[in-house]
Amino acid sequence: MNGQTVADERAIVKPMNVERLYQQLSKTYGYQHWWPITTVRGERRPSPRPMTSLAAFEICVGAILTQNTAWTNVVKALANLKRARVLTPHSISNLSINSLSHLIRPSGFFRQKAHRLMIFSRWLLKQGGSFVSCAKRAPPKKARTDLLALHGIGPETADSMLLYAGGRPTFVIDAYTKSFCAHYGVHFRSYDDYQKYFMDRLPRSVKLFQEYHALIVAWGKERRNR
DNA sequence: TACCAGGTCCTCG
DNA sequence: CGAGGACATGGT
Repeated sequence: MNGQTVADERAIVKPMNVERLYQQLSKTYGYQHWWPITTVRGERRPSPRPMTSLAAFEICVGAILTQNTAWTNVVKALANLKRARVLTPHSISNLSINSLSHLIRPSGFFRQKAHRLMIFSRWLLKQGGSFVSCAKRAPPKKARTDLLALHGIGPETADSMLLYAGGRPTFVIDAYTKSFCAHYGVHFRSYDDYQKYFMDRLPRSVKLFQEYHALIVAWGKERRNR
């Protein structure tokens, strides 16, 4: 027993083939341009290559704001922060919790998230202020552990930051990924088990991991709308 | 009108 | 450990 269980054997036509499914998703949905950066008007732009320190910070903030929240609401909150010119670790650190929570109000859970952003911003300043160099500097495992130690940053948020802002090859598991697996009869108990399943079956490529997760989200969203 | 959205933490058995 | 509840807004 390897921890993987099969919900209903009769429902499975073919076993889940992680690499083949990627090709299939890629062909169906095309390149996704993730993580999306937003303009002050809320327009969607691909994140810069190479990654800038400012864009990386925006991705990290977005990762916290999107916790159990529709992305359209996150865009409004990010636009507020940009309009107020406070989308930097330094500016956020100097805001009051009250004014910060007011700015991010549209993204929901605003009191919790204001604290989480404050904790993350102050931590990042202590690390030198640049998430990119911070993520590259530490050994891979340590970078993740350090993020998980921050209150309000769980495995998905940490992995999203590391993969999309830090350029680290770690696979992001979210609700869509679990339902994607469930669709092919694959089930696990923990986040780490899902992550290991994908990472054991794919080459360690940042671009591949970024795109695969984005494609799974595209798959999940399209499926919802049917 | 209810239900849901790119989670995380806390508490209780 | 694992289940259950709290956290909150905006769209359908």
